[in-house]
Amino acid sequence: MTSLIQPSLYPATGRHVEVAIPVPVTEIFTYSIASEYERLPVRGGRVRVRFAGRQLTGVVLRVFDGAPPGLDPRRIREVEDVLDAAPVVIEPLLELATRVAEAYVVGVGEVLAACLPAGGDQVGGRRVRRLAGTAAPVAAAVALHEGLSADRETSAHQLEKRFRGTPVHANLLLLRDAGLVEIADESGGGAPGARQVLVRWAGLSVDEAGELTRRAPRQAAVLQPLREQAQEWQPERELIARLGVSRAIMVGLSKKGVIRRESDVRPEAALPSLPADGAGTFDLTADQETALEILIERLDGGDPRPVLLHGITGSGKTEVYLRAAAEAVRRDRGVLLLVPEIGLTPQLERRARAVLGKQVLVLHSGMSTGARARAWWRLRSGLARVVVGPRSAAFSPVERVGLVVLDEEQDSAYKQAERPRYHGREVALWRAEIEGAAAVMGSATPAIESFRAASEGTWQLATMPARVGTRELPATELVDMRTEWSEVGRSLVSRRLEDGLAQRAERGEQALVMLNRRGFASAIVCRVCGDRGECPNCAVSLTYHRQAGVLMCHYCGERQRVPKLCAQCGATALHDVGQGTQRLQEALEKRFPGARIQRFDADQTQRRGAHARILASFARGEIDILVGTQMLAKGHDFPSVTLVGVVAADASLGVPDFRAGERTFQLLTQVAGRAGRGDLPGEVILQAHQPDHYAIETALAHDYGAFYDREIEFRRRLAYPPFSALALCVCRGKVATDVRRDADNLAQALRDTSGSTARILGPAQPLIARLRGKYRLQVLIKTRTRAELPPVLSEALARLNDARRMPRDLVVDVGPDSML
DNA sequence: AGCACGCCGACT
DNA sequence: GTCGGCGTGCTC
Repeated sequence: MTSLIQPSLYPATGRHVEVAIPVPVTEIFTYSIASEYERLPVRGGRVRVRFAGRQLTGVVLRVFDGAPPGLDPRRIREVEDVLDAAPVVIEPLLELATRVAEAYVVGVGEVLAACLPAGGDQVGGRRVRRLAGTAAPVAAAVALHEGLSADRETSAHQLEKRFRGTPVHANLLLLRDAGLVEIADESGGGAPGARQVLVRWAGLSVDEAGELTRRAPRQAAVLQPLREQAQEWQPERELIARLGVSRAIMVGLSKKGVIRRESDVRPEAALPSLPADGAGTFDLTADQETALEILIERLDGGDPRPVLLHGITGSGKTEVYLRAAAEAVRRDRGVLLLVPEIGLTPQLERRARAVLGKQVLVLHSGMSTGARARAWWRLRSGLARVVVGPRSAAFSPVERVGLVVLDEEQDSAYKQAERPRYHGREVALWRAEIEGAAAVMGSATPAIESFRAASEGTWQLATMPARVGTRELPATELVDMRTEWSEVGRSLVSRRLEDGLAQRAERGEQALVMLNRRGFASAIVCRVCGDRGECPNCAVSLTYHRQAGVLMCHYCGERQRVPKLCAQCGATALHDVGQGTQRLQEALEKRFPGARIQRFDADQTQRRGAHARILASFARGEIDILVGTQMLAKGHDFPSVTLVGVVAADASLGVPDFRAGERTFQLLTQVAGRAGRGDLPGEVILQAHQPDHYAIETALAHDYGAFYDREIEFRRRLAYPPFSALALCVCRGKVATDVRRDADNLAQALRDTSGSTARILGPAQPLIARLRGKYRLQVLIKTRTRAELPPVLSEALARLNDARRMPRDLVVDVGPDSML
């Protein structure tokens, strides 16, 4: 398909734009503008361009006149359509995207994709109406103008279909400039709302209508209810549903002029009713007051450093965020409230709405395209200025942001697992810096990096060491499974934990038991030859799932029937080793026959809504013991849980990763925080074989400070973050020798270019040497500071590219969450 | 990323 | 004889 805009007659002079395109390349591409449209494009606006044989929507970074330097003019293509004559991406976000792209060694266009309204490639929501006037300003726009109706709005999407291959949007913009059309446009006036079609009796006499529909019984059936309320506009959808007719009937009637159809903005859906939790009205504790004062001072231009709000679970951090947000709004500034996961947005939204009202909006990828686009444009046009969302909400189109909050800042869900692999915390801090906004990082167990920044004075520290009200932290107890086993033999649940559970059963209280591994057993082993059932695609053993009766790979999803004979030697002496949540559930069911025990892990919550269903059932008291993986630990508030048991508290310490200790401490602290949130005191029982590790000891003592002191020494000794910055490169491929060659080339290029700024480690085999059928080798880059990483990487990659030795399948992860 | 161009196996 | 497998290179 060819562009209607002919190849440019003035390739080397004319007007040009530099466009960031959403493809994984770091270059920016230059396009020319046809003379009719030369005034249209702006920095931050979208254009449609042809790129490598397909049409893509990119963002204009620069508009300039004259010849582009160092580029063969004949290679320059023309922009195919100009979508916006005003910036859609606001200046701070252009700056942020550029910074993120550089820092993570990805293309600006890849990052800017997160700054655009939903749909990415779609304009969405633009409605056009023809105004009085005849002459179109340029020939190209005449056909479009004539195709428009003066009575009715036409959607831009329709026009694109009808005038396929022409610059529809550019022409619309020209027509608008000439006063010939009205665009109910995102960037112009109000944000588009959800729309519905309304229909009404057109006011014909009964006879006239009867004549028109005599031969159309279905149409006649629709007329009756419409005539009864001739003055009322009725939603077409409801009518269709009620009368069981198709939309074609309605369209037919309106064509005959019997009814009128009009598209209209649907009234705002009622906001969810607010719980009377009094958010925004309590008296604050002294600690909360102090924290809030720091933030207010910051809002008024004081100390520009980010604030680490270190408050134990239940200390009332959210209340502080919301009060600060209210202050920001009062100062006419926008607010970004970030949470680690989409699932955590509803509860924060509710509380934020209670304090800040309608200007609070949620924005995340779990919403439908329409809902997301609507929210996006409401923000862009300033109708709402407070956003609740996950890491991507750091790119929200809010102007004059005054406050950026990152709740649970230690959570690794802030790290994006796909390109661009940015860390929400880092991006949030940059956004705040660019906007001159206050940044608040809140946590009960701050990331080591964050606490270090606060204790070094790079950040400010606000501490809230006490729970609001009278609730105490739960009592904790440790069971050394080595002695337990020597006394009663191998068991999954210790006598102490059993007693605790029995006690809860008697008192009618609830309990959580965590075992951070799903399935029944971690492997099936042959007693004769020692063979472990391995995944054919990955270098891991298959997990035994007794309920489904299969062996499963937790990495690639491979499923196999449980074999009767050893695949290796044919022996029948297969047995299962290791434990998972299924086995734990079974053991508890055997021990407590009357108890209602429910499992809560990825296997149980796969189906839509299952997650919420189990939690709701637990909250209603229909479950006595909830058994599950770390999913249990995440931010749920169960007032009648008085006991939390952890079956293998040290399991996560066995992972060969420098963050293993930190992760263990955080997980234990979090799950322990689930106990005793109501009126009754809570108790936590940790079982471990390696109970004297500091991560466990300090979690047991609720002592973050002690944990930090030990952990920071470990990091210092081994020069791990925050004493260094890391980037992890993984070469992948189906042929082991190719991967080896790629990784060697990569390591060599890195060593050649980095000199003494970086230490290059590897290539080395990762913990899982083969994954989803691909071999893997990794190269680790260690520099003194964060800022040194990107240049080292981009230089080495450029060199590989020039030498045509660029690995085909390479993942570059700057600031990896895990080194596995 | 995704498309085009290019070189080797099982099919009308 | 060719349809098409996916390896390689490139995208203004």
